[in-house]
Amino acid sequence: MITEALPKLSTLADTVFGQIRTAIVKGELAPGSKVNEPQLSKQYGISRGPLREAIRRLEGCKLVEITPNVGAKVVSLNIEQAIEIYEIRESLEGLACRLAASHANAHDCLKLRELLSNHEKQIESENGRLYYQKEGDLDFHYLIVQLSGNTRLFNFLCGELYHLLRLYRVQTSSGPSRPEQAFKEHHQIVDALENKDEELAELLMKRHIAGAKKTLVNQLNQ
Amino acid sequence: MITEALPKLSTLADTVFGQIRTAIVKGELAPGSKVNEPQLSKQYGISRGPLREAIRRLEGCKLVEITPNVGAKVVSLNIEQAIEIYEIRESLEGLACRLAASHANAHDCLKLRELLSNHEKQIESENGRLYYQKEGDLDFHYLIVQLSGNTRLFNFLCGELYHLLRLYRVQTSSGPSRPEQAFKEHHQIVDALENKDEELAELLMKRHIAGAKKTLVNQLNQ
DNA sequence: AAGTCGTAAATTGTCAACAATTATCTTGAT
DNA sequence: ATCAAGATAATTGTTGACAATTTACGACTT
Repeated sequence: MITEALPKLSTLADTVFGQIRTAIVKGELAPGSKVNEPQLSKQYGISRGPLREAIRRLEGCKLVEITPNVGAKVVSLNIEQAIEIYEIRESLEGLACRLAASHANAHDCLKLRELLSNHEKQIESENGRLYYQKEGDLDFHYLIVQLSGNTRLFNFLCGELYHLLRLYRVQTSSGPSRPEQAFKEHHQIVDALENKDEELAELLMKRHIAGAKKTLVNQLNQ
Repeated sequence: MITEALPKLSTLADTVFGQIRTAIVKGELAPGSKVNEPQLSKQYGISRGPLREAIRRLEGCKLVEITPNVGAKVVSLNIEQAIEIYEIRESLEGLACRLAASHANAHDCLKLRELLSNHEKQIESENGRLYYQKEGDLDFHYLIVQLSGNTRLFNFLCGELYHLLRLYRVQTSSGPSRPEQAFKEHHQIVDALENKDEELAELLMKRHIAGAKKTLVNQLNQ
């Protein structure tokens, strides 16, 4: 029997990119904190070359901001920036939901219902409440965007914008504000998808996200 | 008199990033062509370190695609991908135009009118026709997005999506298909901005972009 | 005590060399 | 002649060292 050496699937810069990104959205690297190259290169056991490439990828995801000759720091979103993100999200997820309505079949809708019922079960159990409430919400939206069939839209929302939202949630330690209302709206959206009602699907999704945005705006004006 | 050494404004990686990006959207680096590190590092007189960082930034803008152990190549958009981009653009510029309608003042609208009249003059002169027709169109949209006041939206559209559109135009050597119609629609949009009619502004902009998208879709189905 | 200047330390930017992988070319067999 | 396998070249990935810049620290002055 021959034992093959497994081929290296990806590069150091890419793996470390993923690790640091996780650390950021989990809050292990605090928002606003400095990204110290010598420290991180020691921590992950790599040299500064690939590390700097990873940091440049993080910059592309808008998760760090680089100042020449000063270095990178983890982004810290203020409420105005969060509102900007929600404006974009409302627009694009409305689009995604409309496209999803035109493509989704019965099987896709079934998967969405299962997802929602799983989340409801997990919310009923006390301990896992906060965690699943947060991540579950994004799971639903994640799947809708996937059903849109627009790959670039998917990459932007799921590879960039959602990570920023996670970061903001960690920063303000705030979950979705109205979980029971959100579930009702999620089911309404799936109803629209089942009926292939593109206009209604878009409208409901936009209104759904506008609700969360409104909470932020009120927070700002108070 | 003291002659000060001017402080270095930016890093090598950043300047070369901009140079290569320009080369790509101008078509000097052909879509689909390989990005050769030794060659480019010689050409720009820098070492491969900062060059690789620049390439990673280009990856973030979606202008190159990197395959581990193989390298980067300039993206080549097929028509399906172009349609995906136009779907996103329609949605986001609709948003931008609505926001612009709620913020724009008389002075902003005047600037838009001046921009449009300049473009009309330049189109009347035969020789500069194609160039200004192309870039002028984006100039108008650029300014609208700026007036939206949403910085993140601006960065995404003007720092990423528009560059991809330029690339696609170079690739297919196609300008906007209906210049005279486009000008009429541009003026209609400014009318809506002057009246602070958010809904109409959004609708007109979306319809304006949907027109260009339709041309692509027809091209695909033919 | 507060502020400033100058020095030292730390960090970022850049480079060139080496290792690992991939692509190309040559050689040989069918 | 075509294809395969191996050797060779080219390219990518990674590292450590050096240069340039920024930050931190401490002595000195007011």
